[in-house]
Amino acid sequence: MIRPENAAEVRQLELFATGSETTFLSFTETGFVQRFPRGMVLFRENEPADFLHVVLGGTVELFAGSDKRETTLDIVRPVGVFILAAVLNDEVYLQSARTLEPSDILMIPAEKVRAAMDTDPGFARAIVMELARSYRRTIKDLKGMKLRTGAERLANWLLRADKEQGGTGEIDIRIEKRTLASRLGMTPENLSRAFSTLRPHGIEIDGSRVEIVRPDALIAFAAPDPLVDDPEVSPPAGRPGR
Amino acid sequence: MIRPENAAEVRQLELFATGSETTFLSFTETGFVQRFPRGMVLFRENEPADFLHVVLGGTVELFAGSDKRETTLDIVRPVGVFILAAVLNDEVYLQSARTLEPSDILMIPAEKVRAAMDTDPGFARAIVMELARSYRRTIKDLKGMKLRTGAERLANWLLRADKEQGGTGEIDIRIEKRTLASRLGMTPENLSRAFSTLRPHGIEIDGSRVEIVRPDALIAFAAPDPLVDDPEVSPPAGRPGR
DNA sequence: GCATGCGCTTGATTATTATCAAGCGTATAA
DNA sequence: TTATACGCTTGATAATAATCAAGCGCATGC
Repeated sequence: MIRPENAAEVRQLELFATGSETTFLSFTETGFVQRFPRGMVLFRENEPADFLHVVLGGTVELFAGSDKRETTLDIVRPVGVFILAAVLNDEVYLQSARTLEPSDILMIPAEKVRAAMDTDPGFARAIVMELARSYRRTIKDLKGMKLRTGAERLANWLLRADKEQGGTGEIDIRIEKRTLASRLGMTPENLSRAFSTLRPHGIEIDGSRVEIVRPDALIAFAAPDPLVDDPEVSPPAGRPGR
Repeated sequence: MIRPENAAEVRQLELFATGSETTFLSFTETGFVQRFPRGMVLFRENEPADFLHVVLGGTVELFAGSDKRETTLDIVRPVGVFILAAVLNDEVYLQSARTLEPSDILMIPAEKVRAAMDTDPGFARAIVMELARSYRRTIKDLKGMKLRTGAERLANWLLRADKEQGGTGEIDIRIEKRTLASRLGMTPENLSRAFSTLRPHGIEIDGSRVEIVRPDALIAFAAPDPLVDDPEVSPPAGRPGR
């Protein structure tokens, strides 16, 4: 059901790398890739979790809340899995998902994932690692929300984005600013003001491009903390020695 | 190493119920129960996660941050497991832990947990479920923080506490108010004011006791949302049909 | 008893964030 | 081109939360 070039790519994903060939086959045979236009809602919170989703191309926003109040919980880019937890314990989604640009999404039936977890120890182990990572990422987000102001969250987001984009000091905000605002837990108006706040702390803004002109100043303001800001890394192949 | 009456109790814990006898033996033989006085710090964030912790008696607070800014991330009561995720991928703790009253803590060496996960599929499955639950709980917390005001979080906390304590409308706040404030993401001063705010919405406060005198009024103010406020339940024994 | 400490509350002030309202600039379509 | 829409920004104001300061009440210990 899924194309060979996609299959190879998905197989690289850590979640699928250590499972058996049988497991992977059950996914490629029953899963399917679908291309969605920008702005399409893939599912809504409170719906039963019928599929595990994998972003092969494009960008997906996970959000939650009613019309009145809505917040972005995560932005998922290739190659990334989302809503694994809801799939595993056969629950409803806690988050809604929409595409931020045209996106290719691999959808794997939830029951196949649950079955594979029970029959394939290698896959079960990969699931544990992926879940532990997601959990720790969310704890970090929660710490950031509870311990920092909006401008501080933005400053640390910029430092992180710079690292992800090569550390050149030239950052391209690849999502709409209002989405970034929601991701950081503030209104679009306040994001604008937060950027202004950061100007004296070593950044220059031009539309969707941000330049870190004095990294030391920005770092001093942001006071990054590895236990909040460092990305959750995949565990090393072997056990790290201590 | 651990006393028989404790062993039986721990075996009941869902995390340990479906594992093999061998797995459980490896835990009871190498794990140990220790009694800590009130206010004792069990570990600090950024330390390597050497033990999986189980609260057998007492209360444990998970918190994070520096001296200047600190926040409570969770309160764990018997019988509850904590910091499973850090143990699994052999990482440092993202949270610190301290006892809020004299507490009995079972500590299981991290390497035993990781070894059991690799050899015991039943235990691996239980770990997956426990992790998925923790993750979804944290997502709910994050949604609450981003979407609600302090008074709303308090109102929903009261509704939840009432349910947990039998639904009599008589709630006993079993922790210090300043800890509750931190758990809800506000200062102690603001918690006091949040209680005052709720008085016209159907509650009466007397020290550490809160009475919900007009449940409908409190519910109207709180606007509880199952996708934020309902506790994460253990999945039913079989697969829920749909 | 009396003093002390400490958690809690309340008031005053400040900081932070949201809301409401306008206007600017760019992209898109007629 | 012109009109329109929309994202973004800025200003003014309001809501929410934190900080600083004082005092109250209760427990503990002398």
